[in-house]
Amino acid sequence: MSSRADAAAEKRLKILEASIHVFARQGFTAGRISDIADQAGVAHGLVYHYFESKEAILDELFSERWELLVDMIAHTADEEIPARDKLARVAQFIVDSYRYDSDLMKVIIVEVTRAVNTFGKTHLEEIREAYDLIGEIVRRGQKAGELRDEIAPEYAALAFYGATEQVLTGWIFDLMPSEAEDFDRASAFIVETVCGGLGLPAH
Amino acid sequence: MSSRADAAAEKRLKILEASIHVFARQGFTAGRISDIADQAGVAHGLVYHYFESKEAILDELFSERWELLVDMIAHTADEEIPARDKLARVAQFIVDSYRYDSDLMKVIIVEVTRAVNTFGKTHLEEIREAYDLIGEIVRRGQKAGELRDEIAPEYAALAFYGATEQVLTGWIFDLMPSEAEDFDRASAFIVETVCGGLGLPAH
Amino acid sequence: MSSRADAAAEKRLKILEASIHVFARQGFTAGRISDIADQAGVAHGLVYHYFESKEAILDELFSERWELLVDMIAHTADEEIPARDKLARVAQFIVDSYRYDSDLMKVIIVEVTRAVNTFGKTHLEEIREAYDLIGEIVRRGQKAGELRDEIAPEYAALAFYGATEQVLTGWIFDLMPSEAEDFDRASAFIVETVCGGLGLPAH
Amino acid sequence: MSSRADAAAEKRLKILEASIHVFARQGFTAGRISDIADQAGVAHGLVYHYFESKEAILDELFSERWELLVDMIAHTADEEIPARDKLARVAQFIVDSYRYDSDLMKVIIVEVTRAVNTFGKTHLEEIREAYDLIGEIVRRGQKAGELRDEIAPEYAALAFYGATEQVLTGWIFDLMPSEAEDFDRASAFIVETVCGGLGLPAH
DNA sequence: TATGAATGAGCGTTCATTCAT
DNA sequence: GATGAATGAACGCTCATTCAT
Repeated sequence: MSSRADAAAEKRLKILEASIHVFARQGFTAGRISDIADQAGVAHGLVYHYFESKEAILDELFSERWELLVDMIAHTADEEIPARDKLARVAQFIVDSYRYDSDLMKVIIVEVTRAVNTFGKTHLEEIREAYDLIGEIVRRGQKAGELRDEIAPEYAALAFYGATEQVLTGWIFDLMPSEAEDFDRASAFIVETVCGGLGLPAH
Repeated sequence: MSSRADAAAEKRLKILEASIHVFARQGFTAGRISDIADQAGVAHGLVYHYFESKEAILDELFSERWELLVDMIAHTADEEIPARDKLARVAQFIVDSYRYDSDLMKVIIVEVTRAVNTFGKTHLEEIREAYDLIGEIVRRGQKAGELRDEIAPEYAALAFYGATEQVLTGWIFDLMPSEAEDFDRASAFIVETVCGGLGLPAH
Repeated sequence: MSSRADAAAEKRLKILEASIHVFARQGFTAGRISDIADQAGVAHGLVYHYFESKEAILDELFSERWELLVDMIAHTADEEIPARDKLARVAQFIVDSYRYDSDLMKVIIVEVTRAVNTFGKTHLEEIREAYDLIGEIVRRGQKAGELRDEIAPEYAALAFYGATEQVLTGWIFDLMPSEAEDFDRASAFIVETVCGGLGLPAH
Repeated sequence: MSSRADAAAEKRLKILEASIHVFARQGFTAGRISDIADQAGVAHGLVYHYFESKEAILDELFSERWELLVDMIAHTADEEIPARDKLARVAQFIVDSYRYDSDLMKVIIVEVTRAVNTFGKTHLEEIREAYDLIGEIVRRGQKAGELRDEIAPEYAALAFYGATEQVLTGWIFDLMPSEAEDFDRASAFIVETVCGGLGLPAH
């Protein structure tokens, strides 16, 4: 009995997994339900047994993962560590997300986070939440005197997130090397850039 | 004769113009050739008289504009001004591009610069060129002792461009206010963040 | 043992009952097996344990009820009462069928009796039998000198049945009020019209 | 130029014509767009050039023809002839509609007039209009002392229309012979039945 | 140049039916 | 008997592209 339910849940996961790879390789629009079904080794009808529609799959893919990110940021924001370390952890989390699940992060970035006309619209609130939480980290850092308060937290959040996402984009587009060591250094670099700045200390 | 040629060129421009708005509003995939033709006030068959395909339109839209950006960066890189001012000019150019032609920039960012599976692939070299030139600005700034050389120029370019594009994305997604004053301040803010850093000077 | 058989028979009935409502509300084509199963409170696989196919359900629904009608007409035709009274009883039976089981009659009329391309074809003989028996009533009435013999019995049967079914259709389409009193008067009216005629007696 | 437009209009008509035959033979649900296209000798995409959807085709088929009927009844109702003759003309018109365009009338009756769950709902008002106008003929006949006023006009209209439609149904189902002479006699019979009544004059 | 009728590949989705458990 | 996961045929519809005029 349990084996039946397990087998079913397994198929569902296989479909989700297949979707990640199909969407990553072909994009949401070009990725066909039949491709997903083929890759998952099931009949295409089964996809509709587990999901409302093709869109629903991407929605779930995004939301599930994004929630992890948001929770992580929220949790980090509340920790008793310097703001800079908080940002480092967030950057690390995003980098690791890509490092260990690059297809999923590719899908999330390409098909949702940057897709104003389609899924970005749908998940705007979730996206905003992440930005807001990053902004909150900055705000607290400024209040604590750890960060310069010349820069509006909202903008700082955009810059931080934008820089981070762009690094991932560099990997996705294969514009930058993505070896283990690159992943290792990435978050430190991001924080060094965004917190330390490109300019000389004495400005 | 000339007037005929002019009239033809005018129609071509109208189609291009219409494409910008259609792609900005509906996205490349959802934007139909017939929508473009309607908006341009021509029969949809005519679109194929002036353009090879739907893709060709976007290609032209992107390349024409992106070339301006690349030229601008290249030219700026060669000027005899501080690296920080160079970056400020580049940011300003990008911000102004959006300010005065938001639909086109929206299309470029959403449909090309961030679309790995489709147009990003096609225009990868052009995109890379821009990154490289920004990296070059940083490299020279470091050589001249104007910028810290702890940060690899390639990464710095990504961070700078990423932050800038994210600000535009904030406007596109309507996550950030985009009044005249916001445009006015934006590039200064970007440079302040990326060059000055979020952290305190005394790091 | 018996209780098990009873339980099974009960489920079968529940499915049949559910089918009536689903087909009445959504029609045969739009009514899904899963809707029926849901309404019956069983798994949809079970429907196929009791019935060959979706069509088989409708077939049974129709045939069972239609047989009652045919038997009733046959029995009435043999009674020793005036032809007009016979027709009145038939009309009354049909009206009551609708009155007390409107969904089933709706299904029978809409999905079978009037569906030439689908079920009408399948049940043509059963339908014809009813017409023939009504024709027989008329024929005997004419022979007995109770009815005018200017009108061919076959046509008379069509007219009588058509008028009756149309009244039901009026109710089904909600074109006519269907209160208790409307049901009370309906058969009398039908007979009055079809037997008495719309014209003045002195024709 | 005109020939282009003519050719186009011709194709549209061919599609409409093909739809009639396909819907008559297979029914609306089973009749595929590709069947229609095949029968019309065009690509299936062209069907959508001329019609919004499969439903829109049936809608047009019905409404165009039904309007003729409604106009005819309205016009007839206003004539200065006996009510019985008015009804005879209406019956004749319906019979002739079937006689000369049996597939279209079959479609109208089977797929619309009797299809509560689908198109009947959509065209309820148009259907009601016809009933109302027939009722009006009866009402005026009663007022003029030509018809008995024991029978409510609304019911009389239902009975008259029901009897007529049932005769057509008899032909459609091939339950009744449909030779030239049958068509010739049909309307006279219908009126004789509904106006004269089945019963003896001296009732 | 310009039109828009015509084509047809392509895909998401539905749902009756089957069958292992 | 009972469940519901799994299958896959089937079809409506879209839209980029072509081409006769």
